[in-house]
Amino acid sequence: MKRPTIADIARRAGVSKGAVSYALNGQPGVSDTTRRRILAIADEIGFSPSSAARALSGARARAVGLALCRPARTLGIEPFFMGLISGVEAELSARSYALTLQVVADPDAEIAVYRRWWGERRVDGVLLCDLRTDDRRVPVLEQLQLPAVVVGGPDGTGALPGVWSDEAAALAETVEYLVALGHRRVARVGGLPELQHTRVRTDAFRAVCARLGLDRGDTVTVPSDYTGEDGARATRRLLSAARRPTAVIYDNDVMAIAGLSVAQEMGLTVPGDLSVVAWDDSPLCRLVRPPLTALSRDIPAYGGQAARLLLDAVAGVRVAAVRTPTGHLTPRGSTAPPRTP
Amino acid sequence: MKRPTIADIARRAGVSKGAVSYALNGQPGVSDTTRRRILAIADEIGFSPSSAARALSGARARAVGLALCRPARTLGIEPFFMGLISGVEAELSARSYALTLQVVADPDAEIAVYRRWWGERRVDGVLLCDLRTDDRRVPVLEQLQLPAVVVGGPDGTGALPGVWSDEAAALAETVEYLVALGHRRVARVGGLPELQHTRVRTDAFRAVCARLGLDRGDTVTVPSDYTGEDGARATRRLLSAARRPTAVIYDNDVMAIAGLSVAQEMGLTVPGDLSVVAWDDSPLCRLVRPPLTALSRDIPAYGGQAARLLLDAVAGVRVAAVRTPTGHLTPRGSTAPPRTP
DNA sequence: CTGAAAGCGCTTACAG
DNA sequence: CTGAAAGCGCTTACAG
Repeated sequence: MKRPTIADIARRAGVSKGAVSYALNGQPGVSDTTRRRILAIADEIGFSPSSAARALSGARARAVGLALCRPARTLGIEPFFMGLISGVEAELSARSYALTLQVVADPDAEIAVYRRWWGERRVDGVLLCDLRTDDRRVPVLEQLQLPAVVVGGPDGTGALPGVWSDEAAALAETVEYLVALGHRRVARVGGLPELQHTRVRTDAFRAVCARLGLDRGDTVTVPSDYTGEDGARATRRLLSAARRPTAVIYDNDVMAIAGLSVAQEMGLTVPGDLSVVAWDDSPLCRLVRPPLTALSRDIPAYGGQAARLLLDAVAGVRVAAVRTPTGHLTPRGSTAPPRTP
Repeated sequence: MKRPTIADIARRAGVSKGAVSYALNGQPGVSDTTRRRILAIADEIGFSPSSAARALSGARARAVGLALCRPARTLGIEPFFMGLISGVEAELSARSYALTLQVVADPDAEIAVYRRWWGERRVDGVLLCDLRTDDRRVPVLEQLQLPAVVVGGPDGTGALPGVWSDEAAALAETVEYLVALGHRRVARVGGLPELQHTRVRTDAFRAVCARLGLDRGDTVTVPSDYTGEDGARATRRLLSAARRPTAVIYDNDVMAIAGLSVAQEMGLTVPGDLSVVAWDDSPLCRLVRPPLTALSRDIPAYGGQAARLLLDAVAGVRVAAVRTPTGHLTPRGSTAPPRTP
């Protein structure tokens, strides 16, 4: 099939190509009757403007990029990214923007992708995920002047706007809840230490534990790579210690589920012998027994907010960081007062 | 920053733009020394050809499209799609192709997306997932002559090539294994009935049960929408029946995990009172207790194969359907001989 | 309000 | 082996 162009429409409408372009883009310069006639013809022949031609003549590419730099095995099972993507998508398709996705192996490859996208004019802007401490991607994007929004923040984003939530507050709420239940030995299986939000959570954890008078040796954070195996390993280590924790907070849902299994395997009952908290919440947390107490956020809404901010930045609006609602604790069956042995 | 163009390179190299283009694309028409000089300059100034200009001058857009039409809540938690995407990605980025992703609400929206992509020349081809019975998307893609590869088949793909595996054989292996363990009452929680592969599996299930002499009333398939809730509901119904099954095969991992929880909740032990099999396998299956016996396939490899086939089709190669390795059963702790009450 | 024209940055016949 | 030129399908000043 031959693809229709504005020349086809112009011919059928008996006007110039310029007039068609104005009519299609809602610009002034055509009479209302002409505009309606042109739109009707475009609709009839199923016209969509060539994104290449459009992009080439200085307009936008109408696509934004998302490069994901986590090992594939993590990506596949963590519901977080798919939730984020579906939220981003919903916002983008409403404005008929495309999402260009690329999975990369490491930050250097990711930087190369940004440079390439920029040179190719393939995307109008990018969403930056998994912000790191001293993130080398930030200055590159600033220098390229490629519109970008960080999914995270508010610190460490340089001049880029971030969409963030108060993770320290969410963590404090969690620890306070556990302490109110009577826990004094609370451990944490954290995410990748080089990620900014891991650091925020770890610092907040230390601070709130100190504030509540918990013993520093009883409130450790074990790093992990987010995989179930690593979560299991960390849990085994924690539960084998002489003074084992009575509650563990996991930095993702998959590790929390792995930790639950390990505890049960070691003959501990949840929540009797061990309380378990997952961050973030996901349908998986409701599937296991007992269902997991979790920190819930509306992740698609979070992605939607990021997309909206990015589209504003692309449109040339000066955007500032946006704070989204703080995650809240959803208590389920995996947390209870510790059983005193 | 100003983006470099071939004109910049031509000026610095003292040649015409045409020569630069030939050199960059490995075409004959430039001497080896000139080519090397041009490539060195391109590299030095960090040149990437404008994808828009390239696409406009008749070359490829160097992007393929993937429209996903499952409700967002399912997408988020099933590891299948992320596994598929990471496999597709690996193949695409090796040839510096981009992946354009779009989440759609229903098949009509998906068809509209294909028409738009085609009109926009935004993608060179598409990957069609979740093939349906009498799939209306197939004739549309054929008519548009948009290169397309079906992730599925081999039936129902029309003239489009499919990448498929022998699901009937995999299902037969599973049922034979369960029967060999001594099971006679085997139920199945199937996927969406309108999907082609659900139908293939359901037909194969009926056939192998008949062949092995199992009672038809003892070997039912209950449809589902792939969510954990639906899997739980179906399991509850199956296990409440007078003659309850001693083994259940689930059409995805999430439902299998939900089913496991329901069984345990109802006081049944797995695998003593009930054997559980998941399809496909995923890291989640190894996280729960007992770990789930599952039908394993290399899903990233499957996606990679589909991407390769599509790129061939885009390049104008006449491609035929490709059969990938049949999934194999990975026995774990969730299956055992039935305990006779 | 409308038309003719230049230009975006490539690719690719077509001459030399 | 190399250069000059047309053309892809739009957008957008610039004249009428």
